[in-house]
Amino acid sequence: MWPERCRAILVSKPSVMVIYMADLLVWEKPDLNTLPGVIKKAIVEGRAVIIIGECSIEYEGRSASRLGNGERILIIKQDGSVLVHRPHGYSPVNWQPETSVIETWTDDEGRLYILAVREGPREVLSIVFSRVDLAVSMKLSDKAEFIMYLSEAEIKRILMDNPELVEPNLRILEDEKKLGSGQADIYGVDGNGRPVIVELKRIPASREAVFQLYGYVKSYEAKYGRRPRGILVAPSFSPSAIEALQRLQLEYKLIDLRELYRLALKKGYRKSILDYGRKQV
Amino acid sequence: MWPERCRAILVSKPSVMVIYMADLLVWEKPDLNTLPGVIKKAIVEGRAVIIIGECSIEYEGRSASRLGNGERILIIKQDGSVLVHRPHGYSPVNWQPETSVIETWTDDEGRLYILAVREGPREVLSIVFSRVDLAVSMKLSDKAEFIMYLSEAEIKRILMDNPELVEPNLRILEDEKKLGSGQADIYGVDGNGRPVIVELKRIPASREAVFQLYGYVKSYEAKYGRRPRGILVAPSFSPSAIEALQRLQLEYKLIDLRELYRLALKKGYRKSILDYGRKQV
DNA sequence: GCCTAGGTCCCGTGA
DNA sequence: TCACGGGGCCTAGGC
Repeated sequence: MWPERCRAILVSKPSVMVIYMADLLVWEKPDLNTLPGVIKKAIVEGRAVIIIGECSIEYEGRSASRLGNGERILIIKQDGSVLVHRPHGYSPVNWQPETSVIETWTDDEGRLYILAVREGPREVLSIVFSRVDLAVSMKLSDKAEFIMYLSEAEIKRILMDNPELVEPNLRILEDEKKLGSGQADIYGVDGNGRPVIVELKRIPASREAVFQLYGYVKSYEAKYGRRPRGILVAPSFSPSAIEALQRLQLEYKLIDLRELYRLALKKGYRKSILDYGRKQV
Repeated sequence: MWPERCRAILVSKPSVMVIYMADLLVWEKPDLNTLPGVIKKAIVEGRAVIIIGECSIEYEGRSASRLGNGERILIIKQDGSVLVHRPHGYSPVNWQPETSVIETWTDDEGRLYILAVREGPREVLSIVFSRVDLAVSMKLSDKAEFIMYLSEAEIKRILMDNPELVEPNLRILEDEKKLGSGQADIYGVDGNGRPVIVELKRIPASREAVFQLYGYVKSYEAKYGRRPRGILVAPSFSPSAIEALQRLQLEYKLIDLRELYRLALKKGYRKSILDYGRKQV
């Protein structure tokens, strides 16, 4: 194997290959004809590839798009995900999610073609590089667990453990109760024995959330012959949400996430929440 | 300025800086202490930065997350967008959309800190590199226009020019008719003079789309005192969508996008569609 | 700033 | 495979 951090001239100048770790290779100003081999080898070996250079792009699939020449960053990940980034913005201008099949070759004029193909539905992403300034191939090792706090699931857990935060005397009966083709976040009964369906949002609730709740209420009614109360629980509500709630005779309840967490902590709520609380201090 | 493609040892080995174009700089195994300067300079000069190495990440904002050590790809774009990619998948594990404020420094132990802060709501992304294998700084030039075909807007244009594709004798009166707080895709009258509201989807229609249409129908009714017909136009419909359509007394119409384009082409539809047709040949 | 709606949304989950 | 719903969704357009 190559020694660590060694440098080696691979092809003719100015194409230079640099190896300084067993798992990171760098080509500066590579001859484009060498890149199909580099990319294929990388894919076979489960390595990711980054290519920086000038390319044009076409996409056809669920939609279709064209993009003329420009300097961009291409990432081909170990699972075949493909991303092409322009100089600005969060979103890739073109992409292919994982499970793509990658094909690559060069034409007579020395341009580098990279095709990422996906099936079901068939989608083809075609990238043509006319110039490559830098190519990197690497095997990334990343086993860390990603922990997310404050997700809707976590908030729901708190509310289920503390139903009085939604309403006094509310008794939770079911989590993710299936109703029709979807499922209601929380299902229970109020102090008067009337069924209650709760739809929870961790972000401002829009009209869509109201309709979602309404769908569950209607499904319940159709199934059990009894109209349940429907309560939308969210940190805020858009005007159209309020309007729809009233029109559809549904209720809503404001929650303050911050307060929710304080209360959860005071009650000795354990696990991930605690970590979050510690961070807050 | 540096000559093109020259190489220059910048700090002590094994930290090597390579310059081969005025607008692409590469550091291999850089001393982490040099990177805050590199990053700051890049930001000031409107350059993008890619860093490959081992890092841990924390995020707090609309949600909160933690991720332990692992090898990842960090991209800081010219507009301050930040992306951190793990070895797999389309989505960055952590990110910050544009307009972030970037802070960077190293601590006593030589670890590299990169903080991306956003306001409204306040969100903080903290990335700590314990090892960097490669850093790249570049100024990407990309002026090309991105052309998208088959968008909902484009399909709508075709339907508005060919309303008989939705229904014979349909007469279009308004595009994006404002109703309540939203707007209906298409508004017109049928052969019997009854108002028609059309909701268009270019992807399989779900229950959500039905509720969207229902909202427009109800808004119209509230405003004009007359219940309009509501037609959901889409390439397919989910079972729950069909159920909701029937329950809410709304109609639906299947469209075949491919056929739509053929027809549009035959009728001499110009502009972007034509290009798309040419590609299809 | 908020609200609305599209997106090649992606992604996990469950049937 | 499809359907359903969450997401730090992002992004564009209006107001």
